Amino acid sequence: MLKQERHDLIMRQINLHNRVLSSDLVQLINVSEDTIRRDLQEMSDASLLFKVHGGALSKSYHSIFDDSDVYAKEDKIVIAKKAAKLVKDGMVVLTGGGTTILELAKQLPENINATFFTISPLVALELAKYPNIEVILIGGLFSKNSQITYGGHVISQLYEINVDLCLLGTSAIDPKNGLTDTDWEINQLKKAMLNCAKKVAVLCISEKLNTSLRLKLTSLENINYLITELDVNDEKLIDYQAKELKII
Amino acid sequence: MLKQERHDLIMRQINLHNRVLSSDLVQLINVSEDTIRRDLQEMSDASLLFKVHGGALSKSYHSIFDDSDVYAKEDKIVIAKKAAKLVKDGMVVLTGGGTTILELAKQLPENINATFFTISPLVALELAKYPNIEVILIGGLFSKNSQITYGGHVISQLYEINVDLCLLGTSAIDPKNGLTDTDWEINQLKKAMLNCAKKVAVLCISEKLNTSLRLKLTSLENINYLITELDVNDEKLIDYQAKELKII
DNA sequence: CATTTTTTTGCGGTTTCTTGCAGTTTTAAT
DNA sequence: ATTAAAACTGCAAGAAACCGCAAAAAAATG
Repeated sequence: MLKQERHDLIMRQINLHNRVLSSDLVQLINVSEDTIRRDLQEMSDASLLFKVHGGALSKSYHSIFDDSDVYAKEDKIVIAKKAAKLVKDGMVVLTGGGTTILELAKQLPENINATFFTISPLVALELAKYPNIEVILIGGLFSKNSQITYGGHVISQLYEINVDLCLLGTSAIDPKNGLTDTDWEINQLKKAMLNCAKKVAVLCISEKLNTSLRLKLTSLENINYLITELDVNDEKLIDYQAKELKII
Repeated sequence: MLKQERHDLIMRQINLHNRVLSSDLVQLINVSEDTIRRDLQEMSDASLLFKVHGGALSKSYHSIFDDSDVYAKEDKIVIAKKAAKLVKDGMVVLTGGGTTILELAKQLPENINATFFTISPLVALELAKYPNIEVILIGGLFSKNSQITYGGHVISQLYEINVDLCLLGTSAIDPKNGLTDTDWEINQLKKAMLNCAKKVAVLCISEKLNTSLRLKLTSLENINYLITELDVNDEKLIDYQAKELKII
């Protein structure tokens, strides 16, 4: 293999995963560690990537969206990792938007084999980095605020699909009122999403527990998993026991 | 074997495999290493290929990766600014993907009032920053390589819309062959895009002038604007005069 | 047709590039 | 502090590139 080809391959890996391990490259390309190290050194000199101990990082990792100021990022990563375990090989999954879901899209296992429908372009871009995920972006009007597609066109497309699992962020959750929201359009959309999924998982930072908003989306009985950053036995979650609801 | 025959053979190898090793060519053509080296040197000078230690790589293969880290950014900004002037208040516009189009999305006038259909999530995110642009993201399968939606679902949605202007990047353009491409799916998609637009503008860095690929998209007569970073009177553009085509 | 001119090609010698190895130092995590 | 993994350093062998030259081939010329 020519050096340039190696470099291209490495760039592809980096564009795909935002990072590479030297050891993985050694296996993948089947050359010595030294060669990989020198490759990374050269590419780093040409500022094509950031070289770090053990591998390299994408330079453009700081994507379009500066996610450094994402609120409660650490908590969201914990939630995302838990949620990632729900996604099994062969599944068809539907996701909403939001920073928690976006984090989930980054935390999936490298080689997972699945089909993802999503209404969030950002999530689509993130999912596209996995070699074995098929991504279908549901199109329609694009909301400047929530950065998702919405409107009648989206909803009518949702009626045509049928998924194993729907992963949803939430604005507010409460034992009595269930999931609630403020925006009527988005609420309609989420109802349609729930409607086409066999199972529903709600990702929610503990801060949003015991809050309610004006519009009711659905009650707790209709969701199957509630995922927070808290320990499963945390007392804050006691009130959320429900027949079909598994707390993770 | 004549020199030109050797060159043709080398080009065929490169088009076929995207790469070629000097040592293979020596065996294949049965000439000395020096001859091969000199051949590759000449072809590299004529920028028909990329010469690297040990062989040569296809130029197009290489530029795929260059595009990802915004190759020729300055030129693309010039093109984008010219193209931005085509978009008037009240228009309904359809755009493709690619770095040039993305740059265009950044160069529009602040308060422009328009409706944009797009197959590129990245472009959608960029357009969403304008307060008075309505963005409609056309959904479907998401292509990991070109970062756009594609496939039958996208095409059938394109049949249902009708736009004033279609803004398209291009892989290759040539006076005789018109616009050409390598990917059949993407080509079908672009045909559908042309089909639903009253006017078509092609954005193209001069480097891609006089290049052809395997699949024909359309001939020059069917496009209305050709936008490059060159001066309108540049001699490289002389061959592109066509009845309906305005060079910008 | 003969001869001159130009181009092309292969060869020998030299230089540069690439890669893996061995030994040492640095890093990061416990 | 200990320890294992990774990074660095220098080196050497093999491969490829380069340079100048001269033979061979092709083209041009009178």
